[in-house]
Amino acid sequence: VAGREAGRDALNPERVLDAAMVAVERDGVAALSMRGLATELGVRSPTIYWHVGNRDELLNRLIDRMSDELGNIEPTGTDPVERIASICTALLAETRRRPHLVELSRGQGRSEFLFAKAQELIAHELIACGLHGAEAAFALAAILYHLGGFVLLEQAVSSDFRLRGASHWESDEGRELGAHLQGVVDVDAVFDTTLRAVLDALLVERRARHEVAT
Amino acid sequence: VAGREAGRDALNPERVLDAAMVAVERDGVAALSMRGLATELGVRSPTIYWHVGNRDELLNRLIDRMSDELGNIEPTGTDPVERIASICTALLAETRRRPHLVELSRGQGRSEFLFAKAQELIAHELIACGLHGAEAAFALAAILYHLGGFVLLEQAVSSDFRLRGASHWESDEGRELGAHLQGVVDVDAVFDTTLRAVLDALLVERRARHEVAT
DNA sequence: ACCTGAACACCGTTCAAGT
DNA sequence: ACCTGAACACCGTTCAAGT
Repeated sequence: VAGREAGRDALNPERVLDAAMVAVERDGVAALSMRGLATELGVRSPTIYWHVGNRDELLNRLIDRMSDELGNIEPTGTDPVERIASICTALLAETRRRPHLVELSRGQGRSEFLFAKAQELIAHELIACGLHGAEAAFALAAILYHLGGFVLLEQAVSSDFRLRGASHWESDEGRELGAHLQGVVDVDAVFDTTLRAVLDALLVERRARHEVAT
Repeated sequence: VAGREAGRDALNPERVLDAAMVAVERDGVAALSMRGLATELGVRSPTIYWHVGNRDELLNRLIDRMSDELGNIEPTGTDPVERIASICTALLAETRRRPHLVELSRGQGRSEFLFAKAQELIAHELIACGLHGAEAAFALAAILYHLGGFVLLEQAVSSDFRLRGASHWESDEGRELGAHLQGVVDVDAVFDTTLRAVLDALLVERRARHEVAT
């Protein structure tokens, strides 16, 4: 039709999403307003509604777009346990690179969405480990809960999060611990240690039991 | 002064907090408005500001009050590992009982606040385990991250959270796993298993190494 | 098909003014 | 000391009307 080539610089959903993405990355999700977005695009707010529905839809489309741009995760290593660990570490790194995607997903009640890709990859490795059915589902849930919890907590606590010693730890031991807590905790080491512990319990120990049995 | 006994049914910060708490428990944090609160108290909105400052202050006071009402956690068991596990399980139960406290704390950037009590108790047990200084601080961080992550994730994912199998899992194994994922995952079992794994790695294995060395 | 003006029903917050 | 009216500067959203 004639409208197809007319107004090649017309606004479209993609350009709205572009602007929304820039705005969110600059000022955060809470500061994104339909009116502000319209102004930024040189248009009145009803126009935004015409193109992307409403704010809720806009945010959901933003999530879809942002997660499309998520780097593809490539498991490394030969041992399945090693490969699962690498998937988790890679996803943690990805989410750190895109804090607004985490914020958006959470706000829209779509947090589980963040882990869809990792879920597939981990499931594949679990099967390679020889897990089946309910046992594999349980292991998958455990790993995803551990990973997801870490991602959310890291974002939830203030960035200058310090574990603070309680003032009424009276003993010498307490004071010593308090002093160490004032220092920076190596969050990556915490993640690695606890992840290994979970994987060990779910996979390695199971494998050892299996070998003894046969 | 004379004002002290006059107007015994006058509004005060406590009554404002009472009403706010009821409103939050009924409709959630997002639905709490200063104007609505005023109406509920038979007063105009500036009055609310006079008593509690502003919305931010109101929410922070709400957090303080709600966490005052948090049940005291009593570690059970004789083994320190058992006692730490009981602390974590108890705190998880408490947070489940007060989802709005979790929501509020998160929204105000005070999530770490939720775990203050547990932190003290766990630190005490860690010292009883013979941990010191940096090692104790690390273990404490690991346990709190695990616990905190679980609490936040549980609240973040939709309540009817199911791990869904990807549609393109082509193998029989994949389809079998997918079928099991459709079922309900026993979240409590996941929590228990992963918690034990973390505690084992941090405490039990260390203890074993210690015994071998001496 | 695409855009606007104008309106509705909300917000948080301030402040001079009342008693 | 406690409360209100009125206002400011925002929201998300809808809808008839324009081109």
